[in-house]
Amino acid sequence: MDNKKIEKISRALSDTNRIAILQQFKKRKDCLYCAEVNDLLDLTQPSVSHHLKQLVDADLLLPQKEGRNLKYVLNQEVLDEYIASLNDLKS
Amino acid sequence: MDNKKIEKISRALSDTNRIAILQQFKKRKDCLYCAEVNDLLDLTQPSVSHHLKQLVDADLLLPQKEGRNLKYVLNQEVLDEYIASLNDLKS
DNA sequence: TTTGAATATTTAAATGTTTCGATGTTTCGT
DNA sequence: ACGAAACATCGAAACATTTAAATATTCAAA
Repeated sequence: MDNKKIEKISRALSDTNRIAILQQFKKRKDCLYCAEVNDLLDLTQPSVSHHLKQLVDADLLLPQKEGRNLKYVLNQEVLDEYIASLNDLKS
Repeated sequence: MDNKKIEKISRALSDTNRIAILQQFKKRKDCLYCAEVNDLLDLTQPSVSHHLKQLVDADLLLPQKEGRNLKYVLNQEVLDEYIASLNDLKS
């Protein structure tokens, strides 16, 4: 994983709202609906949409349309690659 | 590690200059001098000082004064805690 | 003890991020 | 087809970050 990608993922993770979103994947089943995120965060719908976009743009979340609903899945592979890059910093 | 701490470390990692600093620890011995970082990055001294401060404030780097020089050591424990928090996101 | 080298701080400009209200788009029910 | 629900986008305000020039601090060495 190159440094630009590490930067992008780190930036996506640098907000407690987005961290809270990612943590919901453990509590619920393995997918999360957009509407559930709106309930979770104390923010307006456009703000939530913005945060989800950051996570999707960083490839941490994979969006799947289901009619007019939107379902997200955690991209474990990218998360693992990111973690591997961090582990690689250690000597 | 609480979410505020994860946010802070993520933000410290969300810049390619700071990522490059951390990567130098593998290439050199296990410590890095401030002056070496000035040579490494194509930035003015105050900018480098700013980036090093971000890493120190996030506890990723431990500063040690040596006369008028400043030596940094990578804080592997905090890095490990951060990685553990990320691993914890996985289901 | 003065000088100079190494690092930090301050200030300010440019740019990026977060948030919300308003509005737009898509798609499901009726 | 129409209205409403779910989500996205736009525009703007508030705030944070990045960077450099100027200046300050700290400390070793002469």
